Amino acid sequence: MQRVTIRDVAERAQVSTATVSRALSGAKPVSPAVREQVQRAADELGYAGNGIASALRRSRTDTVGMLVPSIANPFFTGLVEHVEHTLQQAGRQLFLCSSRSDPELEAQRLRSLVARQVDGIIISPVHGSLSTPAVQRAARELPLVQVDRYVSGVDSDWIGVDDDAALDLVMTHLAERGVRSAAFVSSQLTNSSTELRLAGFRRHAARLDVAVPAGHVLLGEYSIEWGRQAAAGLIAAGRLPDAVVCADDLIALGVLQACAAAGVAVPGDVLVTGFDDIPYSALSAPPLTTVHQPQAEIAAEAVRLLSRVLGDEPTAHDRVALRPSLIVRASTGG
Amino acid sequence: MQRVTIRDVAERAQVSTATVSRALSGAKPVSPAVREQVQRAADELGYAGNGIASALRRSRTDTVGMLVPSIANPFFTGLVEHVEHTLQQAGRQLFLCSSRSDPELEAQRLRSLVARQVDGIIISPVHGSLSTPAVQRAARELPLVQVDRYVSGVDSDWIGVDDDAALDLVMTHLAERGVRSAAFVSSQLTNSSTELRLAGFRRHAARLDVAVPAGHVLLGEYSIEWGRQAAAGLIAAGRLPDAVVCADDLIALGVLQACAAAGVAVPGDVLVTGFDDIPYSALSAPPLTTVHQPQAEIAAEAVRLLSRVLGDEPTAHDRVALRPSLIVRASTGG
DNA sequence: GACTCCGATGTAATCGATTGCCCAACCAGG
DNA sequence: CCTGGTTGGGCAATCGATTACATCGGAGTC
Repeated sequence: MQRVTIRDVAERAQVSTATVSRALSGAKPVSPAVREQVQRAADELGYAGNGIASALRRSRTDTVGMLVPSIANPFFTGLVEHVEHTLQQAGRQLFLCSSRSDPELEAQRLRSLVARQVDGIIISPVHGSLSTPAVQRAARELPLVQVDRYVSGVDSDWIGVDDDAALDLVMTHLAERGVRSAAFVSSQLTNSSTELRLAGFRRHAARLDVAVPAGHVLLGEYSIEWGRQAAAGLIAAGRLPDAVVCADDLIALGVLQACAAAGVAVPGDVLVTGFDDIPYSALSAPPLTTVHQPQAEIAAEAVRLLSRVLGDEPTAHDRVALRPSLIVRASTGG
Repeated sequence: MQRVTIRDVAERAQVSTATVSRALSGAKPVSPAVREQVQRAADELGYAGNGIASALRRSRTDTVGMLVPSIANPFFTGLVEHVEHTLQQAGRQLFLCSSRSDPELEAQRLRSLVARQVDGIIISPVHGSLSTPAVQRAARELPLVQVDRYVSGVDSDWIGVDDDAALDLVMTHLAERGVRSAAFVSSQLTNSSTELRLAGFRRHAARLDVAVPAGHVLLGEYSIEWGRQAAAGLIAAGRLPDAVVCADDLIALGVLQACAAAGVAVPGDVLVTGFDDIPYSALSAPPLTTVHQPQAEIAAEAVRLLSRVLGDEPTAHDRVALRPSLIVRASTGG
């Protein structure tokens, strides 16, 4: 099955390949008669064009690469959906990759995106420091925007929420509910979100006079399973604080599950909060109080920042921190 | 910022571009000394290669395209994760696209994948008939495997679960629990899964003497929101059957939420079942009885079928229906 | 010692579309 | 009828890597 090339179309339409190219792309004026003729020939042959050849010549692909730590996490898929939607309106495509929380895989994917000549990259880096070299190298080759998480020491735009402000909202809310002690469950301190959220947790806990007992900062990974284990550990040790603050909703869902399994009442015995406001956080038992991330805005801003760089103008790089909001549900007493 | 080409490397290593290509790809033997030299030159220059040019010449990209109706649905993201993992082990990459349940967008994405010269396509088509032309055209151009859903009239492999067997499991289980009437909530009858599941529902309901009152087959879309609306409708009309059978877990989660909101007890007043066994189905209140789909196997088989076609051998096309299993949880009485 | 054969390397064609450059035709104004 | 300007369209170079074919030197064989 020989693929149809522009040459075949040209032959059938009795014109040169140059004319075919111009007629189909509309880059330069072509007489209506010829355009019609070319169009017909292309249709009859089922000409699809060769994006690879075109990309090589034009050295652009109209494609943006996006690299996220996990596509099993609804927060990221939500972000991806919005980014894709936004790009589509600009006539661009999205090339999505997952680094599966592995810096090495991430580096490989980045190289691959660069080799594939995507026009730009939107990335949420896996690791605060291990990801740096690969991200830096990629950023030197082409426009790159970081979302949600970021690595230090790379000169690029970033867009996400203000983690400190988010933890302020959470802790203030908990303090108002009478919380005097709290635990924090998160992933290993391997990325900016985790660090900033923990820092915010500590800072605002101290400010509001909420105790953080030793051993009450538990670091694992962003997953339901880890939340379950962490909470099970606290419960088994009989050291449950007034509240468990989680660095994302998956962890919080795991915590809720562990509580249910152990007969610990939420919010009766302990309050629980999440972070991200994924769709499932409203469906848990009890529904989860969480920090809402404005995904649509993050996505739109990421694309905007990227296009700004694409349209050259080497402006100074921005760090945009959006204001988060708190969604209060039953897990903190409604 | 001029990108480094193979020519630059060749010049610096004092060899021809042919030798550089061979040294780096290892396609043909190169003396160790020269290989070393080339490698060093490449490293020093930070040579990354141009995948586009390479793809054009070799007319293969080592990339497989995957097109799913939605990346917000955990069932599909689970599938994608497994496919990506499997491909990665074979040294291939995944190019993921979402058709957002829109046949037109789907056709566009398919064209784009073909133009990008992916080596093969794994697709779960949006619509049973509207998707046909585009899928057919793509299947003529390159290897294509359908997963989960399929369109009629296209000559290609398919891999998924046996929907009839699944509904057999569900309905038999419900009948054993004493269910005498049931409703079915699904998406519009626009794809094979929906059709087969509904058909299975009716068939096994009849067989087991479970009544399906008029107006108790509700068709909307695969989303939490639709499940909520559908259930709210049934409740408001005071026509709640013994059980509500849902065509996927998202719908079922919505149904559970509507029941909770209306004070309808599950499984006390009504039993609810889902389909897919997404991670969140275990976390709902109550946890959901659902049909487990063997995602890893589906993914592995899809990749296997695709590679079979890639390695030419134009065998007859397969339709592989895996056996589903039932996960019984509290929503049907534990 | 002459002849093969083979491995390593270079030369140049090639993949398919785009585009700079140039030419021919046509138009309007003088 | 001539000239300057405009426009449609062809020729061929080009993007960067791969690879068929040619070449060359040296090892092995009788």
